[in-house]
Amino acid sequence: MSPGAGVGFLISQLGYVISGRFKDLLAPLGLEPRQFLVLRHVAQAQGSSQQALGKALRIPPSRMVSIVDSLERRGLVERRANPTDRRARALHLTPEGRRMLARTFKVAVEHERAICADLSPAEREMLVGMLRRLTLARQLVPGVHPALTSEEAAAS
Amino acid sequence: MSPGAGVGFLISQLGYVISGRFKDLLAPLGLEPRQFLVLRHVAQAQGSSQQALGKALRIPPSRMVSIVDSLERRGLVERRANPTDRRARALHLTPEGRRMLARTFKVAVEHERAICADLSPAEREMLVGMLRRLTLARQLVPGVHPALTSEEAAAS
DNA sequence: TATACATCGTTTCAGTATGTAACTATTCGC
DNA sequence: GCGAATAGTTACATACTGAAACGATGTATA
Repeated sequence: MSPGAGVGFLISQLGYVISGRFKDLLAPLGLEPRQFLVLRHVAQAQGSSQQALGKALRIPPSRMVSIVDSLERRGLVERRANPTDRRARALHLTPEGRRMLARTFKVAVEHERAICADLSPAEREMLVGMLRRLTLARQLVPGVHPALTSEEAAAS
Repeated sequence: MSPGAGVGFLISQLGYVISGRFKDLLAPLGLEPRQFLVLRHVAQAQGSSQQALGKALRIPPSRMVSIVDSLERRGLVERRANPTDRRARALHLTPEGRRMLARTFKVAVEHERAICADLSPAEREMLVGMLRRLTLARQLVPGVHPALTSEEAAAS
């Protein structure tokens, strides 16, 4: 079989373009994909420490610092004091952060719509089903894009 | 819709892992993905100059130098003199390069087999068909993985 | 033919992104 | 209390990348 025709190559090639396109869609909001990833997880687990978040997302502590820095500078996230541990910072979404997250979801929905524009709803569902079977077989963490996280810790 | 459930995210996530896996499969052969890309295209267009190849693959000239350097050092590719233009180098596959390419194709086939292990042949065909119909798929250069090439020149 | 300009391959360089290893402040186990 | 472990931060060393400069060669033009 000619390379470029297989499922593997197609998915890999498409994935690169799709994530690049999402990055472009996020750019007008002043958000990078990694910032979006962290913002979303802060919303899901308010009050988490930076390293707890970093562990879940496989982002090393030193990188988390600058990501949270940028989110805080933009007023989307707050570093509050943790009442029980003065070393840790409790991360919280600000109202502005919540609004931003809502905007990103709209972007994501539009992105998805554009990608699947040529597919019927039934086809789309079938596609999702097959892709999901492929992901399950590969032990991926749902909702966490490995390109934005660290290579290591895969052995854990 | 929750992020992580969409076609876009699934493909992007899968694509990253799949290309990473291919890189790992290539590693025992002492070949990196970009070297493989160039090697394959040298085979398809023997005698090309470096920049002609670079233009097709969207790899800037300065990068092409080190890629061809490494391929030549390993004895897979030759820089011959171009009889009609002494500036250009005519790239040719060596017999060893040809053997290497055959080995990489075996790797690619095995990779594809592993990916589609859970899919019936009919499903696999349907999957390929749908992937090809995704809107973003239309802008892709067949057989050229954009992650290995330059960002620019997209406007051309 | 002489001259200006374009092209090929190469080298140099500066910007960016990354993880590791120190470092301080704090907490926990004993 | 005292040593070890942990949270966040900073400093640093490394790798990757493309733009730009460069010499050699080719092409067009007068």
